[in-house]
Amino acid sequence: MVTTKYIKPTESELEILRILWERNTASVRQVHEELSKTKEAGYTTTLKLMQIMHEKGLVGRDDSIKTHIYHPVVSREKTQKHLIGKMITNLFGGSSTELVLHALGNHKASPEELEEIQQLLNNLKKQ
Amino acid sequence: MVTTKYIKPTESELEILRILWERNTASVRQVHEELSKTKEAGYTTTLKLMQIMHEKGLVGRDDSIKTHIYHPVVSREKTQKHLIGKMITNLFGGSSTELVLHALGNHKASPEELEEIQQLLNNLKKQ
DNA sequence: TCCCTTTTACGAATAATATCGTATTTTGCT
DNA sequence: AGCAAAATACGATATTATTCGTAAAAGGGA
Repeated sequence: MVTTKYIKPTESELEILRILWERNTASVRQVHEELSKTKEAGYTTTLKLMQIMHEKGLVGRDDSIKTHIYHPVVSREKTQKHLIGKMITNLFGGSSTELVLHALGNHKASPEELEEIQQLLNNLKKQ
Repeated sequence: MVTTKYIKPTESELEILRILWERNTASVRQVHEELSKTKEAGYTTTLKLMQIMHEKGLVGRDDSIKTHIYHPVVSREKTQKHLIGKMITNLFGGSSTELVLHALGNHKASPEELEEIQQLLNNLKKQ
């Protein structure tokens, strides 16, 4: 059995992963374009970052063509889980409820979303 | 008007803040002791970190006595807000609801906590 | 084929974090 | 006062992350 160690993406890597998770695949140029909307950085910087991420195994790529096409390898799910865990521990003294209350309190959710949360809540209550 | 720039604590600094938020005040020794439970590091490393945090203004200290007593300056609230924001953007594609669902799904909450969330949910629904 | 554009490769500089060794200071105790 | 223990100060090094310049490679037309 091969157990792969969890690799924690850095801040910058997370920004790139966000884009790849959204699009599934993207070239360096596309990622860079998207990134430029919120961040200042040269093209080769983005390129280098993505190459490093490739080495680390955070992303895969199809390099059979000139313009390499990248895709995420680590799942958003797993990454979320790890980061939420850390956040709950360090920031919310171990209480996931606190996190929920904060997330709900500080950001607006639509009626549909509230309903969705209600559903989950009902399920949890039943047990 | 004096606007103080938000200083983002590093990972290690956050671990120390966690302890200070919990205890309100603590000496380097106490923080180090607590930290050692989950982490490997020399005493002077912890000391240095806390000194840097002091320079940055993340913590304050009473150094009128031999053993300096530190306390948090940045509020847990504000730090939570910033970090949650980033998390929602990068990890949950902007949806706070997703974060809530994940936090609720992956960690168990007591009936009391569920009730607390229900209360908040009711309030939000009313509007 | 020959250029022009786009892209990748890669090394190196810089910056940010974390770690630790050693010297100095402080204070309590005998 | 003199010593030992505990704490701080601080510089140096190590480690990790970020940024970028430059060169080489790959295509795509004219």
